[in-house]
Amino acid sequence: MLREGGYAVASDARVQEKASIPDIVIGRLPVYLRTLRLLADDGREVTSSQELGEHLGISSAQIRKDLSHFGEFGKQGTGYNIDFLCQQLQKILNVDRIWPVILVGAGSLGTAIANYQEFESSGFRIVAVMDEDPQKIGKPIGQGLQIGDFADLGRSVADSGAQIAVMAVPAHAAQRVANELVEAGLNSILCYAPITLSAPSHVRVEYIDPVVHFQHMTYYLR
Amino acid sequence: MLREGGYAVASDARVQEKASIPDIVIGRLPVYLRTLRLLADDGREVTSSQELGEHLGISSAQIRKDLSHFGEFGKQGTGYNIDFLCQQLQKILNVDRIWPVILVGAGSLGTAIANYQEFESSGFRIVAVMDEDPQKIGKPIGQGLQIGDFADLGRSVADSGAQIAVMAVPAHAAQRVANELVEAGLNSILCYAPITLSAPSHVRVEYIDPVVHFQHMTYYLR
DNA sequence: TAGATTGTTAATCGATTAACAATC
DNA sequence: TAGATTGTTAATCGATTAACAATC
Repeated sequence: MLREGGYAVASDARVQEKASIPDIVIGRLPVYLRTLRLLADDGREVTSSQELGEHLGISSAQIRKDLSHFGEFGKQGTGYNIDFLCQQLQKILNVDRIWPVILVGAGSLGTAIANYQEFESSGFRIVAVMDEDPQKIGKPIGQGLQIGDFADLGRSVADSGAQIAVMAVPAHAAQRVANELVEAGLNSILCYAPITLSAPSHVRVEYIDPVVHFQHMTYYLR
Repeated sequence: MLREGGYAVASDARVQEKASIPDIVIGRLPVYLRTLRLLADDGREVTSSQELGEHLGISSAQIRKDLSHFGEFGKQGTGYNIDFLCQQLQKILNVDRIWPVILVGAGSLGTAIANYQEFESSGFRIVAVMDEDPQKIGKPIGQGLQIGDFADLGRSVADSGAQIAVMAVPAHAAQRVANELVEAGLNSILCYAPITLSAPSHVRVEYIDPVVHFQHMTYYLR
């Protein structure tokens, strides 16, 4: 299966219970969660599959069906308690905790990612930023971090227990960096480089490439 | 239809001829193109659906089927000429030209986007960067650009003929900014803010949100 | 009670794949 | 010619939707 910015190589070991839930359903849950939290911020307490569907441009049936894979979270006649459903989705997605993330690449994009304040509230914390450039190593970045030497990746992984990496490196370096990440034991990679990586099947790779989105859009333009 | 970073509200007017080609197929073409160009950079001249499929982790049948919507680009027994197929895909995607793009938001992420060198070779040029912050307006950014006042959006659109915008603004400002973009006549928006925008159906919106990818990945983690 | 909305079923719709004749 | 690979068909597989009984 190919996904990009939404495409990613899927397929990996799952626990029995989860084996049958389609990956495409899992992919929508974070969007549901994000929307519910915005509603909660608005002071809303209850919503319905219809309201959610209208917000997201999808059918209410799809939302109910998606949620039904995991349990019964609503009340007939009333809808869903927003806080409760957020909590449930966070549990399902395993973001009822904070995951350490290692960022590779301290260029302009890496710096932007390191500066981004909202990861923490979503379940993620960037615990290390690494680069190969001796000019950059040692410099401060993000919230009280210092750029580390990519050669010390193994130590960073061991110290942090990170399973997830973000790659903000040039395309020509990406496969080599990815190999090192896999070697170091990471199993989840979010790749901003415009290249499809080769990785063992136990490693999940997802991609973010604005060009893919632009080119998708221009198909419909004149 | 919901897509994110791969999800996006689809559905819009298309010319007759294209009406029947699934959007999901269009979404894969940029990835094919990207891969073919990497092969070309490697000095390769010919490839096959099987080789491409192995690179991308998808079936050769899917690649052949996808391409068959647009014509016959290969030779039995030989495969595809890489340069030729690149050219064809560029035509199909309408990136055999340069599209002007307006970037809104000159924060850390906006700056990274403005600095990105590779848009031009993919069919895009950032022609204006706009922000509301008087502290930022007038400052240089990207390749010889100056941050413009978002209030002058209308003029920028008129001057450049841009149809595409990228939003790198905080979530709380995103809907307001999007409204202005639509008002100014833009019809394609790539949104980095973690929020699903409301927009008229003639406006195509796609999203990039790393948190959505992270949370998708953590579902499979322990 | 009347109205609203869930969770679920079955039908529909659409996408992917396997297979193969055509042919380079 | 023999081997390889395309483009296409038909079958399979999977996802979405409409509809509705259950029930708050």
